Amino acid sequence: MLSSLCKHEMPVPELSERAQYLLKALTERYIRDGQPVGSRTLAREAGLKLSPATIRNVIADLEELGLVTSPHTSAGRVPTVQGYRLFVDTLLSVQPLEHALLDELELNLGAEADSRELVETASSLLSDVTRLAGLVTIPRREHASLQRVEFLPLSEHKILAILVISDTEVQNCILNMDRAYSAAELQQFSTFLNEQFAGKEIHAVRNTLVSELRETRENLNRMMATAMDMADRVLGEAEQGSDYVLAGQANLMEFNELCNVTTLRHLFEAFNEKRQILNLLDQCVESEGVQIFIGEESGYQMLDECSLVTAPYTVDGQVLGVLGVIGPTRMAYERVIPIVDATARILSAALNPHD
Amino acid sequence: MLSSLCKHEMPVPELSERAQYLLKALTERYIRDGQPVGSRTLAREAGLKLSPATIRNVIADLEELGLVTSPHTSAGRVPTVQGYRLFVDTLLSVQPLEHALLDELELNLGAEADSRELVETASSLLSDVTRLAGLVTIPRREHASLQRVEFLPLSEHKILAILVISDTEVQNCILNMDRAYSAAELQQFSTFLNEQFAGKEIHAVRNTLVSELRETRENLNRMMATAMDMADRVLGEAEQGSDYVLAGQANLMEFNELCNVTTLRHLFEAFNEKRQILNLLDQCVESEGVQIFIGEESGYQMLDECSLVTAPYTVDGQVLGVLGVIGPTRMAYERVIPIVDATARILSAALNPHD
DNA sequence: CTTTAGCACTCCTCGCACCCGAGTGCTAAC
DNA sequence: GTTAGCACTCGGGTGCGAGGAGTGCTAAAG
Repeated sequence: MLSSLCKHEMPVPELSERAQYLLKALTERYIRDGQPVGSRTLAREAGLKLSPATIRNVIADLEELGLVTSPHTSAGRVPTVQGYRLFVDTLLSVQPLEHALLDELELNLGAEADSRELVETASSLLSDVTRLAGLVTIPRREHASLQRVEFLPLSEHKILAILVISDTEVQNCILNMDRAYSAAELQQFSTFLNEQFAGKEIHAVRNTLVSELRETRENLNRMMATAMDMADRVLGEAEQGSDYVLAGQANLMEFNELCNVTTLRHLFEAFNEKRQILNLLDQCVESEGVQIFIGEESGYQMLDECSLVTAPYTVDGQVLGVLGVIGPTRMAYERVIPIVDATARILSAALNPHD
Repeated sequence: MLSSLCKHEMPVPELSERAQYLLKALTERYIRDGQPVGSRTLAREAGLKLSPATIRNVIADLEELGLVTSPHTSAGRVPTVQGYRLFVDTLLSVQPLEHALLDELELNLGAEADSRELVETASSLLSDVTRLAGLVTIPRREHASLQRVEFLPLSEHKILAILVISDTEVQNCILNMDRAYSAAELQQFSTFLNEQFAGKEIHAVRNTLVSELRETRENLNRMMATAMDMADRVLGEAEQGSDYVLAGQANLMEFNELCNVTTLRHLFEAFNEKRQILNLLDQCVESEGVQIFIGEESGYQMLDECSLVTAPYTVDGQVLGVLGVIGPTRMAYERVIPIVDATARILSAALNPHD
């Protein structure tokens, strides 16, 4: 399940049992109440029978290694990005999800709705349950397979193309043509295309079309050529439909560290400027299992103080998209991770054709 | 153009020429730099050759009338909601739009895109140009007329219904049926419906269907009954499609008075919780011309420190939806109003069928 | 009667000094 | 290796005072 948590490998320095334990305690404490945690607190917190002074020595080592840092001379310590990484990768003990929560997720994602709706529901659910901002990419059509194509005449030079991708997903687009086509002609086109390509992957269909068109245009009769040309345009539109859904941004404002208005501003600008976040999400598509980006690791400074926890969701083993949450670095990973994981699996199940 | 600015009538007390002028100057000044403005400043600002003392007397009257208020004893004055209202209704001199801006709007809303896209572009444009949050309701279909209907079989019990509303707008939905239908049957249904209802308003079609079904069910043959039933379900879906698009929320954070994180929080929660804002927008639909809600006037306390400037956009005289911006009460009305007005008109033009 | 000047008063803002507490690092003793 | 003790640092809160902006009132001037 957490197969790829350790993506950002680094020479993990050998840490004593104790040091690890203290880092874990420190991080958990910091996640809990957001205050830099000092040696005295830590001594009390961790069940260890050690004096603050001893703790200080260990913590000093951790600081040396860049795992924790203090905001100013006489404050407690706070995990650094590396600290979080280590914490998440090796120290974290994820809680199993309560049944109640699982049931809620399954209930809400159980209804037969179209896939777009399901995906949006998933985003809202994530945001509700985690109190962070939930986000989900909309299924990419590249890997979906084409069930059939239909063309309807709209007006003189406009044709409505309908792409049936699955029982629950349909897409249409309007084509502006250079001449008028009769209903009969259009019927021929779609019959032809359906015979040739029904059931194939959209991406493959498109490639075939392009190459066939280029290579053997002269060998095709006029009708086929037109049909393919039209299909090509439809598929082109269909492919660039990748986008994402975001819910519950307001939750982000509950966190002190994001209360800085300029930080929030950058964040919301990033949301409006979808490209950047999409890029990030794209990176998560390949890997399976939960992925975590901590702070600057994302490579986008606008997400500096945020972490991203994502998991891909699939149909028939094909990754359709990614879902997850975005929140302050200091989020309750042990809780968020299983939630994201479960949601991804339940959404996958809901999207799988079963009737 | 500004036909309905004076919606919130109130017994406007007779104000001397001078008092009006000073209220205008004060409001403009306050809008410019957000600081309470004092008598000295006002004396300099307003070209009048009056001493601060005189100004103070006049301002004291304005305060008496509830048009301005001072945040604390020895600060300058700030317009109240009533003050803004008066300002907007009777004192404001709207700037004509520069040609460059008009051109930009027309250029961006000129492309042939489908209506949904146009509407989203309008929202982004508004937000870009005004540096406020732009928002636009998605065209309501109730008043749109139906060009035709098509049904396609998807699988055993699923049918794809396609609603052609105009050359540029198509909507589809998937119907789960209780038995299988052949392509031929579906063809019959759509032919029947198209003959009966093509060109009628969706709303009207639906009403007709419902009443005919109820009254004369026994007189209809089975085929027609089924066809009507199906159409009813499609139209029902089509009608509830009202929603809105929002762009540029990040802009809101540029304003000091909204930097209060809790205020922002309420605002963003309102955006997520679409209903409230939709209600507000609905109120704007009936009236023609630019509408302005100032602060608490909206009736939603979450918009307390915000104003809403909206204008409906139309096709063939039918109001399709509303567009506008939301921003702090202290916004540059004289600039925003013509922009919203122009955008509404340009969007209307772009949506009007012309080919 | 309107306008103005003068003046006392209020209240916000800012800088300053201050102290307190939390926490550290170091050293020396256990 | 662990602990106690101690000096030191720094941030945050508090209290005080000066400065400034602005008001309201009154009385005199136009």
